Amino acid sequence: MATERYNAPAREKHWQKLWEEKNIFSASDDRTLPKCYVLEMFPYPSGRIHMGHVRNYAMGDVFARYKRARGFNVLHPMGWDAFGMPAENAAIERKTHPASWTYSNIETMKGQLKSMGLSLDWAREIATCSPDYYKHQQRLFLDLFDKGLAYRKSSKVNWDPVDQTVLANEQVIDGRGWRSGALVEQRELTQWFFKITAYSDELLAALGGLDKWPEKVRVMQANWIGRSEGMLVRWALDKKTAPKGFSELEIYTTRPDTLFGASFMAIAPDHPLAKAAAEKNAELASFCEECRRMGTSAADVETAEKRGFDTGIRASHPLDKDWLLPVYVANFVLMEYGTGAIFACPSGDQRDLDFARKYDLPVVPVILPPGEDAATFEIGAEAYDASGTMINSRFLDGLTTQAAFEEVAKRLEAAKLGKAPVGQRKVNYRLRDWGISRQRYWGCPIPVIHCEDCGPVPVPAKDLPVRLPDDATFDKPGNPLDRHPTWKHVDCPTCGKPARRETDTMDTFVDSSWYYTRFTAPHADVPVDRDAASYWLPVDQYIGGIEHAILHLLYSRFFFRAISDAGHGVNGHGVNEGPADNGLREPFAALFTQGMVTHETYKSEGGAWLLPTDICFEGDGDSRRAVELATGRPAAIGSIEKMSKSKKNLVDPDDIIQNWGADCARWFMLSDSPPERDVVWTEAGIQGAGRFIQRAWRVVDDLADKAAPGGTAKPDAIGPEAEELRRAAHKALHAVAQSIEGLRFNVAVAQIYEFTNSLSSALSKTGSETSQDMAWVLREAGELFVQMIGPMMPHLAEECWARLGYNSLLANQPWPVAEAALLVDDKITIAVQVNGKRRDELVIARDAAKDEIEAAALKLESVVRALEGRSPKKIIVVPQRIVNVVA
RNA sequence: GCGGACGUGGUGGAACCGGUAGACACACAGGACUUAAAAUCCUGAGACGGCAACGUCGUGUGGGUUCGAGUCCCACCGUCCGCACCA
Repeated sequence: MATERYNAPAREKHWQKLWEEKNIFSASDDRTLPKCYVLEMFPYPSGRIHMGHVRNYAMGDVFARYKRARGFNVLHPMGWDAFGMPAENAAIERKTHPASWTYSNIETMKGQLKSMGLSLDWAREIATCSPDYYKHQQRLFLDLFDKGLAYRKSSKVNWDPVDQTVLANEQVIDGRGWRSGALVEQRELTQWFFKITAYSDELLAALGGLDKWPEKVRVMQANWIGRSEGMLVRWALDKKTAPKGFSELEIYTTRPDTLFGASFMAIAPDHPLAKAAAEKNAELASFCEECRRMGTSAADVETAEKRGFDTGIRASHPLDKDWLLPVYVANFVLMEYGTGAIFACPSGDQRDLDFARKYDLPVVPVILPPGEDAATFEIGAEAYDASGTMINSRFLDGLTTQAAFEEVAKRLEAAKLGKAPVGQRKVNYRLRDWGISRQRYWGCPIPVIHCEDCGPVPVPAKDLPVRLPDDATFDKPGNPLDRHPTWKHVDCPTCGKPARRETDTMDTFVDSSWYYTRFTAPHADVPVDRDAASYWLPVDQYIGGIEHAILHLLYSRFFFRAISDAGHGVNGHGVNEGPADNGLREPFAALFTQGMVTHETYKSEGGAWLLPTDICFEGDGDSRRAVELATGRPAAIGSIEKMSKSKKNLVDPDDIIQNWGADCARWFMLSDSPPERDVVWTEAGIQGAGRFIQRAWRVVDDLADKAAPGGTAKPDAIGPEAEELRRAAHKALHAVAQSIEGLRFNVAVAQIYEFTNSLSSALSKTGSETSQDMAWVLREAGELFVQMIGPMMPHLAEECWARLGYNSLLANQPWPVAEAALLVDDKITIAVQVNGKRRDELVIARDAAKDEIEAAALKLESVVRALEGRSPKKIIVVPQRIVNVVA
């Protein structure tokens, strides 16, 4: 029969309609079934999907479809991270409402996702901007508030002057807002915080159990939490020099062992002692002011000189009260870390050393590096911060650094003189509480009412949700909720007096910190349906971008624990449970971070960025040149970069899907590059994928004519050629399954290519008269082939399945079982080496004995030649692997 | 500065637990089919030498362990990413 080209775009619509009609991708409520929860990070509805989404969702879909075929009850939902700044910016620029902008984007993007043929359960769709969602989030907030896990405090915050809102520490990258890129300013504001620091220890310790998370992400989170073990040490202040009311200075150190190397004290410019001292010292006051003005960006910090100012205050050494040290205000000491005060040991810390050299302060070496002589050892330009033997340290001399730490700790702890302990062991974290107040409209309202008499009062549960007013205005900068004429004016729920609504909304990262839980019962009238969540959670495979390594993933790990402890706990079923057996603690059992989609960049002669669709190419290979279509002038081909609007190196998934089909886009995104690495989008790549689709179709089309009808009994005898094809099919099936399990999609693709080669070469050897055994094997191999491509190219697979004569949907077929006997060969090829160099290979029975292999190897002509008459000293035989003749 | 990852043909990459390096694909070259093109099919190819059989070299560099190293260990070079005045 004449082979027609497979018309992907047309046929894909057909199959998508059928899947939807039969509703086959909805997760079952039957909780006796083995479950698998597959989740890709839900998108922000920015307007249109981009290639990064295609890659992310293609991967998740392969996994979900595969697991479904393997008999799991799969939950594979999709939703929208729908609150956020761009909606408000659009409202300002285009005079639309954030809600209508957002919902219209959702509509568009949902259509695009549907055109990808994803096996999603759309009945569970959620949008975080819907009151149906955020009312539950408000309830969670109130439960956290009740437990003291949400609280208000005044503090210095990161203020983004462009977005006109506060940012969390995690959202400041290199001193700039993560979204706006504006230089962040410091402001003192009263804000709502989540007490993530209450979980520092647990969040850190539990990283060790996340063995299906990338090492990189675990390390990044561990560094972010930043645990250090040290001591709080109290230094008495010299009465004569200290300001009134200050009798001691508490410092934090991780190196109490170096206490005898102390040469000065340093405090942050915002330290209360510094402020007190500055009151009577104008010069000091202006120095502190200067420090505050100094930028906190990476570049500023890098270049900033270590500077200090002697306050005149003297502190007495905790191990020798007659030893007085000067107290400096120093620009490198941070109020936010530890106690905002340090003791400096210049010989053991580079910063302290630089400072000491500058201000001519003593540098006393206290640690002798291994192999150095105490008589000659000196500190030059570099401090020594590693371990060694204690010197110049009185009673510590001769001890190791570790022993000295313990000795000092013991002495300080024992010296509990007076009211307060002088020394105390302390674990310190870099992690700080999560500031969630945002001075924006398009976010989840914080359900609190401020009353002059009663303070912050929770909105009663019956009054939830606190809805955003529809009639806000966006024509002026600042918070539309705050300037709304009526919205914030309410009566106090407790005393009834006129009061004021909280006008801040929650950070949108709160929305995404529990959406995965909501998916398990998206219509429940409580935030978390315990039964549903206990069945479905944890997420078995989470897939998303590395950019969320800290932000979203750390927040989610915290928030899940916090709401669990606030009464929304989930059964752990013995997995990932907390220390006190208090249910599930980790929401994501396995995490996969996929790489970015990149593309060449192009510039016109004038230096403007050009879209790939604005240019055409002349020549190929090394002589390939780009020409700007509009002008006919040559265009410059630039570096390969992440696809972005600013560099215009975008390829629109819609164009690709319409021209090539979703399967083609999916297949290309899955081929070649390992999923965790960046992939370069190329025209050649998409063409290659398109070619393969046609080839696969031709193979199945041809095969369908030659294969035995479905249901034909297996012939008694199968000839060697048919047997070979059978083996290839079952091996490929097994290998593809293994690769998908390991999310090694590029390898699975290669294995499918390889099997396609076997299949088409077997077909080309088969004439019009197909032998009975070959016909039967062709059917089997054809079916397996279609099964293999099913998770990756589901539409084409359905088309092929139908071509093989089936009326059923392939998507409903179970994954076939590979026959174990076909996976191992009777005869295998092993390499033969002489002195470690490969000289030949040997085909021998798989279970051949060692001496049999040895004898066969020694008989090989190439081995005899390589031995050059020498007799073997030793022969290493590893059955099924290798023979190495050592002469 | 600290931490992490990576380095394999012209290109993307494969190689399970230390056992035939370069699977598979892209690009390239030659051939078949065609009036022609496209599409498709076949063939070739790590480098160097050789008509060939074959030989030598070869996984960033230098060393080491081993019968055997892309894989393990040490040092160095390079690229990418994260954090960064954290006491």
